[in-house]
Amino acid sequence: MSSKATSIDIAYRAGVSQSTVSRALRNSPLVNLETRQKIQAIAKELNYKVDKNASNLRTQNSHTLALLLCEDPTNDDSLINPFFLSMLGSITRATAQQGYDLLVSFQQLSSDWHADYEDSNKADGIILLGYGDYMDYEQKLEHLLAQQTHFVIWGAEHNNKSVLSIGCDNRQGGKIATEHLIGLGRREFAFLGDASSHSPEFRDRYQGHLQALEQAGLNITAARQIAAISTESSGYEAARQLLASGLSFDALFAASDLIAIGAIRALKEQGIAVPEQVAVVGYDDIPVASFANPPLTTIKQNTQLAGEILVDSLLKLIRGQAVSPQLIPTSLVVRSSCGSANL
Amino acid sequence: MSSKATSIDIAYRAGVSQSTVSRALRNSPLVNLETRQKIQAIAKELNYKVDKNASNLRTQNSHTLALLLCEDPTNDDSLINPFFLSMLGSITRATAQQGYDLLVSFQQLSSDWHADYEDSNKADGIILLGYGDYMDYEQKLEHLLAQQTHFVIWGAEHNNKSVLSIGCDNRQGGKIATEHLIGLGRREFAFLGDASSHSPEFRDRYQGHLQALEQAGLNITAARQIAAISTESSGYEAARQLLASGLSFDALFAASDLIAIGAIRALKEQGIAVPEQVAVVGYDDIPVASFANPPLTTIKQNTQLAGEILVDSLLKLIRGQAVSPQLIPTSLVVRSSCGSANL
DNA sequence: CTGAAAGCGCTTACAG
DNA sequence: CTGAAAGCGCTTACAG
Repeated sequence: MSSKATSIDIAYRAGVSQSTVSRALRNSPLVNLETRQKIQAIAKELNYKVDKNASNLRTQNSHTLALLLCEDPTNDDSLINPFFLSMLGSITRATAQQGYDLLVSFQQLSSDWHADYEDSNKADGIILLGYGDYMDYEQKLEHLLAQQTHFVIWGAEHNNKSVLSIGCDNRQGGKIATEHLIGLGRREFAFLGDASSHSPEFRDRYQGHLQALEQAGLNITAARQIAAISTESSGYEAARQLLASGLSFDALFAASDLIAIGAIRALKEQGIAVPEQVAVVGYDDIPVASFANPPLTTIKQNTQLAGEILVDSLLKLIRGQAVSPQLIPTSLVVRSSCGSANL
Repeated sequence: MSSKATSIDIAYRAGVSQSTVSRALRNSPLVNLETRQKIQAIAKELNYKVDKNASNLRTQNSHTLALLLCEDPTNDDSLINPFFLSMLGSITRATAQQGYDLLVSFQQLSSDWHADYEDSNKADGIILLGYGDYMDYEQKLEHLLAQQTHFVIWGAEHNNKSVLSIGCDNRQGGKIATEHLIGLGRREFAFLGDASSHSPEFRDRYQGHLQALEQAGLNITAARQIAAISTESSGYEAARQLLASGLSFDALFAASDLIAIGAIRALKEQGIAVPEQVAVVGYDDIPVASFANPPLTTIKQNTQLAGEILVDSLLKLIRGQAVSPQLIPTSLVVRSSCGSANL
C-alpha cells in the first residue's frame, strides 16, 4: 500500500516467478492465457505500472521523443509564434498515438541541448521546430549529425542531405496565394518578408510568388520585396517602408499572417482601404487570421498532418527504416482581405 | 565511438574506479579536486552523459514533471485556448530552470492518465491545466489523491483542501474590469460567461463583477448573466441572446477574450458601435486581443509568474515542504474597446 | 580520498 | 509454458 508495487509483489501473489509476471504484463503468448489473465488482474488491482526507468534501462530505449522549440531569442515570451504552438498540439497528439512520451524544451535554456537528450537516454530522437534565423542552427545540426542522433527538422529542405526535413510546400503556397490575387485582377505586387537563405521558408514562398507572376507575364522587380521577420511590428514597418518608397501596388503577399496584420495596420493608417485599394494575403492561417479586420485570406498549413508526418518519420529513422524529406501541400483559405474579382 | 560511453569507460581511461567517476561527475567534494577535473575532462571529451534511466532507477526519482492539458473534447484541435498555450511556454521555462524535464500530454488520449505518470516513475509530479468542465475532473482528482500522487492544479481554489491549486485572482480581475467600466461612466452591465460551479474561474470573475457593481450602488439582476464557454462562437451566441432579450446595456464584461471577440462581432452585425454604444472588456489578454477591432481592453494574467509558481509549488510538494494555494494578482490592460470617459 | 559491492526493477536469452 | 540468472548503468552505504 505505502510504497509502489513491483513485479516481484505480483509474482508473490500470483504464485509464479517474476519473469513470468514480466512476460504476462507484456501480454506474451508464451505465458498460459489463464496465468496471464490472473497476473494482469492482480496488477490492475495493485495499481501496478511498469517502472519506465527500469524497463528503459534494460531495453536501452526510452520510448520518448524530445521536441525542441528553437525560438528566436529576440521574441517576447508571450508572443510565441501561434503557428508553432499549433504544431506543438499536433505533435503531442501524434506522439501519444504512437505510444511515445514527449519531452518539450525551449532551446535558449539549454546551451548544449544538441547533446543532451539522446546521449542521456532521455529520448530516442528529437524533433526540431525552429523559428528564427535558420543559419544559426547549422553548427548544432552538424553536431547532431556527428553524434548520430536521430532527428527531424521542420522547415525547408536542407542543403545537407543527411538532415531529414519535413515541411509544407512553401513554394506551392506562395504560388497559389499569388495566383489567387492575379485571378482577382491584381497586377502590382509586393512581397513582405525576408527572402534570404536565413529564412528558407519565406524564401521559398517568395519563389513561388515570383513563379506565379512570371507565368502570368507580370513583370518582376527586386525592389518589390521588403524584408520582414514574422511579427506584427515588423510587418507594419515593412509596409511603411513600401509606402515610403512611392511605388504603387494593389496587392501584398505577406510571408506570414503576423506580417500581414501589421501591414494592414500600416495601410489603414494611411487611409488605404483593404481590400478595395490593396488586397492582402497572409500565410499560416493562425487563429488571429479570422478575427483580423478584414478577415485575412491566407495559406493554411496542415498542422495536423504535419505533426503526424514529423513523428512518423522520426520513428522510422529511429527504427532504421527508409525515410525521405516530405513536402506537405498547403491550401488557400479565402476570407475578405482580397475582396472579389469585380474591380 | 560507435556505442555510447559509460562511466566504466571513463573509469578505465582515468585509471580510477567506476564509483569515483560517478562521484566526480556529480562534483562530489569527496573526490580529490585534481582527479575530479581529470575525470570531468575525459567525460567531456567522450561526450559522456549520465544515463538518466540508470540514475533515475537508482535514485528512484525521475527529475521530470508531467504537464497534462485537460482540454474540452468539444474543442477543435487548432483552437487550443491561446491562454493555455502561453502557460505552456512559461511552465516549460520554469521547469527547465529548475533542472527538470517536462513531459507534455493531452488528456483525451490517455484514458487512465491519472494513474500513468507517477506510478510508472516517468514523472515525480503532475501539473494539471484544465479548460473545460471542471466537475468532470473530480473523480480523477480523487484518484490522484488516493494514490498519493504529487500534483498541482491550475485554476480556482478547490473544495477539497488536499488539492493544491494555483490560479490568478479571478475575483479581483472581475472587480477591476468592472470598476474600469464604471469609472468610464457605464451603468448598464451584462456578464458573458458560464457562472456555475462547472466553471469556477468564470464564476469567480462574475463574483468580482457583482462585487464592483454592488460597491458602486448599481443594481444587479441575474438576467444579465448569459452563459458561454470560452470560444468565439459561444461569445457570439451569448451576445445575440442578450440582444434578443431586449435588455438595454452599455457595457459587457466577457469572461474571456474569445467570448469578447465573438460578442463584438454580434454587436457590429446589429450596427451597434463598440465602444461608443457598448463598451467591452475581455479576460486573458491573449495575443489576438490587441489585434481585435477595436483592440480589446482586457485583464492580463501573469503567465510568466503563474508558470513559475506552479512549478515551484509542485517541486515543494514533491520534496515534502509546506505549500499553500496561491492567488496571483491580475492587471488591467487598457486598449480601445471601452472608449474613454467623455460620454 | 578511494574502491568493492549491493541493488534500483525490469527484460530476455538460456535451460528445462 | 515456466523459472533461475544475468545484466542494463548508475548511486551510495560500507570499509578502508
